[in-house]
Parts: sequence; C-alpha cells; structure tokens
Amino acid sequence: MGVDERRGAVLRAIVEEHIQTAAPVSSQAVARASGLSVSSATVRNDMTALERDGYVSQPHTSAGRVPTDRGYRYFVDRFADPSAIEGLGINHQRAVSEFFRGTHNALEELLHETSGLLARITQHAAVVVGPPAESARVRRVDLVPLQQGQVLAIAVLSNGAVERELLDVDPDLSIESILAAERALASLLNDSTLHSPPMPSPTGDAATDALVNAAHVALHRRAEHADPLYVGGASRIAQEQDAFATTRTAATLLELLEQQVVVVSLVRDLLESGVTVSIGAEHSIDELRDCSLVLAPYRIEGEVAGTVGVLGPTRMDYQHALAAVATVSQQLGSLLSK
Amino acid sequence: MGVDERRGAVLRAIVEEHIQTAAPVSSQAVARASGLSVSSATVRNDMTALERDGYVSQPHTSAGRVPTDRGYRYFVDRFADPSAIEGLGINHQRAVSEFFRGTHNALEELLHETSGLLARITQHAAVVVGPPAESARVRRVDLVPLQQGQVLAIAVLSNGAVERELLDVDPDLSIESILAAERALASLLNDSTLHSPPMPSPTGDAATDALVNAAHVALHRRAEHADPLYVGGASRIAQEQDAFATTRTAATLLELLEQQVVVVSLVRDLLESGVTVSIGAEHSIDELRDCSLVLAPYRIEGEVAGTVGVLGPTRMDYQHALAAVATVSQQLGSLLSK
DNA sequence: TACTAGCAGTCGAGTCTACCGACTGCTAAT
DNA sequence: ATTAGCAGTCGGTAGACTCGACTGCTAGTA
Repeated sequence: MGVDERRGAVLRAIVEEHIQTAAPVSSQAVARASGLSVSSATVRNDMTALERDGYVSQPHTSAGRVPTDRGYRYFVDRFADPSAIEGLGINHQRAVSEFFRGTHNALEELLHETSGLLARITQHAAVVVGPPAESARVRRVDLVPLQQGQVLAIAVLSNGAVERELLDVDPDLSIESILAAERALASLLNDSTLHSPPMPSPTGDAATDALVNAAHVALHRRAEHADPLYVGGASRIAQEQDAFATTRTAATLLELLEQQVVVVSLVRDLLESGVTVSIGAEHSIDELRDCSLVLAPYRIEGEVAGTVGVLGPTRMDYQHALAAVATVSQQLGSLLSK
Repeated sequence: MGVDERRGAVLRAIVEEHIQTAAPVSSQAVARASGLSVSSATVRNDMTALERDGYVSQPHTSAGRVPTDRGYRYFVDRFADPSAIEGLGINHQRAVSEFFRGTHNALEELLHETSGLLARITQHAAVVVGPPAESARVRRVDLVPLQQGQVLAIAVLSNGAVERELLDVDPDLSIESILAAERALASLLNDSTLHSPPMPSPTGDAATDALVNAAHVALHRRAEHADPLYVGGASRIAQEQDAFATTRTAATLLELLEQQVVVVSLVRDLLESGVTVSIGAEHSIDELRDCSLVLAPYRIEGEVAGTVGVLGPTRMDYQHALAAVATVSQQLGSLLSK
C-alpha cells in the first residue's frame, strides 16, 4: 500500500472516529481502528503531513486531530457513496416506505410532513423546498367575495398547491362584475402557468378589467418569489450542545431558519451548481460556518422540482445523511409523479 | 403604612428588581429601590415573612431572594394593570399600528405575521391561535381534479381561510360526476359552517354521492380538529440562556412548539377558564414548568375568535407582555372585524 | 528508505485550597 | 416597631498542583 493511500485511510479513520466520538482523535485510536497494521508513530507522521496539507487540525498542542472542512470534503468526495441507500439501515428504509405509502393531504402538508420525516431519521434539522409554482399549470381560478370590498383570489395548481391573495376592491363592485372577472381570469389562466407575466385583456367593462388585472398581478407576484421552505426538527439544533457551542449560534441559526429567505436562496444556489454536500465555510453565509448541508433534488416526471436537505453540524454522519436524502427525495418524487 | 402594605411593596420591589437583573435580590437593593424609607434590616424581617408565606425563596443560605411562582402571581394580580396599554411605549405602539395598517394577505399569513410581530416587540416566543373554522361560513366549495384518481376538495371560508383535502377517487370517475358533486356540495355547504356533521344527500348518482360524502367528511374532519397554531420567534427560546439553564429544556420546549397540539389545547383550556396569565407550574405541562404564558383573546365582531399569547420565562416583564398582547389582540380583532 | 519504539515535553482538565465579598439572621439598643 | 451592628454562611474566583492524554523527535531496526 502506497503512502498516499495510507494517508487517505488515516484521514478516513480520523473522520469516522471523530463523527462518532466528537472528540479529537489520537494517533493511537487511528492505529487501533483503521485496520492498517502500522504503529501509532507511523500514524503520527501521516497526521503531521495531513495537517500540513490542511486536512486536519489540532485544537491545541497536546491534543488529537480534528478534521477541517477540507478534511470532511475529501472524505465525502472519496469515501461517501451517494448511491449507497443501504447506508440507511432497514428500519429507516421501512419508515420511509411506510410514510410514503400512507395517505397524505395537499402538497403543502405533504412537504411539511416530509421535512419532519427526514428530521426524525437523521436526527438533524431538515428542510424541504417545494416545487416552484412556476412550472405548475393552473387548474382553477376563483374570486371569492369575503366581505364588502374584499375579494380572495385563489389559484389551484396542478401539483395540488393553492395560491391565494387577498384583494381590496371597490366596495360597490357588483357581484356580476366579480363573476365576469372570474370567467375572464379562468380563460386567461387555465392550463397556463402563473409564471407568465400579466397581460391586459380587455373585457369591455372597466371595473372587471381592473379586478382581473389586480388578481393576475397578485397571483403572478406570489408565484414569482414564493417557493416556500418547510423546516422540520428545528429543535434538534438546540440539542446539538457540543457542536454549536455557544447558545448564541444556535439561536441565530434558528432565526435564520425562521426567516426562510436566506436558506431558500442558498439551497437553490448550491443545487444549481450541482453541489449536494456543502461543508462549513464552503457556503458563504457566516451563520452557517459550523454547519453542513446535505441536499438531494427530487424530480417530478423527470424534471427537477425541489430539494430535500439535512442541516447539521459539520461533524455529521454524511453517509447516513446522504442515504437519507437520496431515499426520501426519490420516494417523494415518485409519489408526486404518481 | 401598615406592615402588610409594606410587605407588598417589598415583594413588588423584589419582583421588579429580579426581572431586571435576573439575580437574587438583596435586602439592601430593596431598601434602596423600593421607595420605602426603611432600613435593610426591616426589609430583611419582611423578607423572612414573605419567605415563610411562600412568596419568595432563597437559592442558598447567603443569597438574596427570588420570587416564587406564587410571588409572581401576587405581583401580577395586584400590580399589573392589564388595561395599561401605555406600558408598551410609544415606539412599540407605533410599530403595532403600522403593522396593522399595512396590507395583508389571506388569514393564515396575517396570523403568522402577527405572531412574528408579537415576538419582535416582546422579545419572547409568541403564539397565535387562529379562529376555529367551525364558526366561519362556507363561501365556496371546489372539487378540482388534479390527475387521474385525485381530486382536491377546497372550501373557502368567510374569514379568508382556505381548507383543503386531497381525495383519492375512482380513476374512471367522469368529469361530469365531479361537476355534479361540486354542485351538490355547494348547495349543501354554502353559507353553512363546516362544523355541522356530514349528512347523506342523495343526488341519484352513486358515484357522485360517494364523492360528495367523501369531500364533506374530509372537510368536516379538518375543520374539527384543526385550529392551527402560529409560532413566531421560537428562536428567542434558545437565546434565553439564563432562564432555561440547560440546553435540554430549551430543546424540549422547541419540540413542544413544533408539535403544536399540546400548546393549542393548553391555550384553549386556560382561556376557557378565563386565565390570562399562567405562571410556571400553574399549568400542568411539565415541560413548561419554567415558563409563563400571557394570553389575550381577540374578538371578531364581538365573538371570541382566537388567542394571541407570549411564551417566556417566568422571569419576564409581565407589564410589558400584558400591554403587548392587549394591544395586538385588540387591533387584530378590529382588523378582522373590518 | 520505511517503519517503529520509546522518551521528553506540552497542555487541558480536574481537584484542592484559601480567600473575598455578598448576604442573612440575630441581638441589643432606640 | 424599627434600626444598627455583628457574626455566620456560602457561592464564586484565583492560584497551585497533579494527572493523563497527546504529540514530536530521535535513535534504532528491517
């Protein structure tokens, strides 16, 4: 076995051991656990080399080594097999299957529950990004008068999502005008996507036209900037006492998840560049310095529709997380494709 | 000033000081801050009496006093004026007004954003319980076929809420049957509440009847057990380092909020018995032993429709929290009443 | 050249001690 | 009834010390 190969094995042992124990890993522990039959002294030599190259670091002089972001990266690229669904364990596999075999409600709830499932099996916070409303076709449009001067515009999309916007209208607007607007909207939008920009489409009646336009604009706007984020198991972040040492960071993390927007765009950016594992400082958001993100897109009828992901400390079980997101995304996709 | 009166003042000073400093309060501090002109020795005597009666306690022998749940209770009952909206401060008042003057979307979003507002001004986690769907009238019912064998049932309620359930149906069901079912449902439900139990209503066609019934049952079930909880500022819980000493409790708290159901029923129970402030162990849920809950119902057209509340450590600023929930609930109610 | 054994050195973490200071409780005086 | 003053209690902090888990290095071996 060449020396480079052995160093890889040493790094692997360090990562695996550290993931298990959460403590710096000593040369002895590696010599014992790696399966290599070399002495701890040899491991020590390799460790200094690994440290020189930036794969591991020492918290302080007389301590074992801890993987750096770069070390984790090497480990993931080299040793983690994303297709290894067997990394899940039979119990979790069964849990996933059962979950998706059960009955579910409209899209939003399914996605929310999926994030809970993923959190449960990975023991980390989980995120699910829904399919963008853009790609779904409009199945129905309603304009429902709620009270004087208020109309609720509702669009039902082919994927089961329901977009709605409250509109303020002229209180004296007649029911007939609303109905006319509804008809006009229906013929305008049905079977098209909400993504396409609103176009004027005169019906002859000014009040009706105004309402049609307002509803169209509102629904379009919503479809534009809302692919919602579902977060499950956020409380796990608070449990990760050791990883997010200061309570401070845990709190800011939770806040970040509450705000949603940052996370959504991060996930989208990562996935667009084909990244499925983002480790520590690799992503640019400062609050996520100590976190890793393991992602998998799910496909509806072949098209990438959204993303499921796990958010945990950099010291996380990547094998397991990868297997979990792979399984869940696959099953979610096939359920949604039906 | 009688001795009982003075003891009340001492207790008040202890509570107020403790809320500010988070530390046990010494007799000197009380003598200095209470406005009473007595010596610390006198205060000490009163303190032993207060301790004997269970209003305060000593963390250890040579420490100051800390209010007990009972002490907070007395303080709230006696000194906190729930109608004291001026306890909010002009800035917060303005923030609330501006929030409600801005435009908002459908009910669910408004409530969610309201929880965020309340969290922001109180610096604690906030909850909003939505109006029960039961009381709202049905404005529209849709049955939208999504794909072979799937129909989405949608009910739009007069309060702007939209309830939906996904139904599995016979894949060969004709469009006409679905339309017929939709018409039947509309005449069955329009202007009534979802609360009333489903009744058979034969139309003559078996398949249609089955669908009508399935939709009705599903929507009714949903209206029954779903008055949803909106949680804002959950991350504040993690920030309360001192109050929820162990990370453990913070995590379980967050989990509780995620599960929703426990909190919803607690809030409902409390409000039914007219309680607006529940302190520490007063509520029976063990995980909330160190928390207080400050609630205010909001009314839509005179009827109690839901609740807004603040969830914080027992050591919280009750004055401010009371003022906040009072203002927010009042404004939320009047917005929803329109 | 590649590896190993063994030793010296480093440093964190835990324990012990002593001490300071912040309180209280009590007593005696007003 | 109130107060002043004093003695006693106890948590928290700082310093000294030890222990043990490491590493790095050097010299020796295959």
